[in-house]
Amino acid sequence: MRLPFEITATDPGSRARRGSFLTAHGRIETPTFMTVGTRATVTGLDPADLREVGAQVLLGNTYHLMLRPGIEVFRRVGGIHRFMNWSGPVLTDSGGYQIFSMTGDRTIHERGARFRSYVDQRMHMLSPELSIEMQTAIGSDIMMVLDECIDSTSDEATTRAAMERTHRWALRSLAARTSETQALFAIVQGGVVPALREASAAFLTQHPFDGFAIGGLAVGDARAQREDVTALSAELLPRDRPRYLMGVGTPPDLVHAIGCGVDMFDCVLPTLLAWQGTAFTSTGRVKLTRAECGRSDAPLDAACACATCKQFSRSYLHHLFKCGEPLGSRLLSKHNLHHYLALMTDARAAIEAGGYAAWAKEKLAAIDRHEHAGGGRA
RNA sequence: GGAGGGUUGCCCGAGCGGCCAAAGGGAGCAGACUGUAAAUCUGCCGGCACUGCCUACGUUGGUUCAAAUCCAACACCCUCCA
Repeated sequence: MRLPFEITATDPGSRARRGSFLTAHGRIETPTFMTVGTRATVTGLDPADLREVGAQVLLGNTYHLMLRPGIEVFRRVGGIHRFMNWSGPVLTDSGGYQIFSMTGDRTIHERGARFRSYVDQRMHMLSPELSIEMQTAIGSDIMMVLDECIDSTSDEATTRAAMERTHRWALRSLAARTSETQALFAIVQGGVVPALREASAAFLTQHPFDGFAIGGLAVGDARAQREDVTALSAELLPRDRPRYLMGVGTPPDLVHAIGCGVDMFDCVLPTLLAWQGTAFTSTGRVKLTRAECGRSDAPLDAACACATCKQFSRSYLHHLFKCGEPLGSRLLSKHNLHHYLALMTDARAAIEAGGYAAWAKEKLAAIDRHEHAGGGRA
């Protein structure tokens, strides 16, 4: 179709296909070959339309055009719930953690994070606005603001700068939000410096976020530091909105954080460890790949009610891992998730019964006993 | 019957006179993993009385100061020709 405006690439991508965008004017094809990150001069286009094509202002009338095949897939299928046939809640992360963990060819600017994709080797720019646009298209129930996550051992000046940038990005995320049905959570940063955590919570809670996350933990900090920061941050966040501890953690981490008032968690640990053959049990971690498990006809965890524990022996699980059979990882993942969910169920019951503090104390003591008895960390 | 190629540590596989207890994989043993670049990563991996010695590169013998490496015979395997 005829373009209502002109796009002239100033550095067209050599290996790119012809750009295609969905705009207020329908689908358009760009006249030149462009790839993600191609800078182009756009004339005759209203700023409102620019947002539609996912372009971002660089300087004057030069724009950063984004090809967004992923976003278009979600728009076409009508969101993640329909896509994966899941009616339960879905939370999407912003990509802030990936910026932190994928340290390769990456630079962080005020505008966003510029990084090279390990998938197609192309440079991408992830801004707060683009992250919100993508999460909106995905259709998650809870969206997270793009934040700058840094190592807990960073010096105070670096920690403060990342926190302040996180605040600016949080406001931009709020402004970029278009969905009224999807919640948006802000993320408290500030490393392990109490004064910074206080400043971060004070700043973010002045704005209309639906919930607040505590970010930047379990990234180099010791358990005691993590517990102190969690307690302090949770205390400073409004009780009438969800408090979410991001990326944490181990069972003892969760038991402690719940006591601090934290409502939500997410963590790779149960599935990541399961993937590598480590199970969480009522008597500590068990590494199924160990030779001794190959000689045990006992269930993984006699005290566990999950399907894996009810049906299979440790020696069978050991065998699956030694053979490289993916079923082993699946069975262990289901078990570990069951273990975590059971822990949450017990915690909820203790809270409802009004005896959480006593329950948590006993739980942590039991975990400690198992560690000392050689049962492995919990 | 003739011609050629091969036999290396648990397995595969480099090495082709000294720097070789022998590269690299795999297996085995152990460890790590906290908003998932993760069926990933790290360490150990002949024995011992361990800055050294012993046993090892199909078998036996030989050449050499020195052999997994060169020579001979033997055993087994493979390919091609009859």
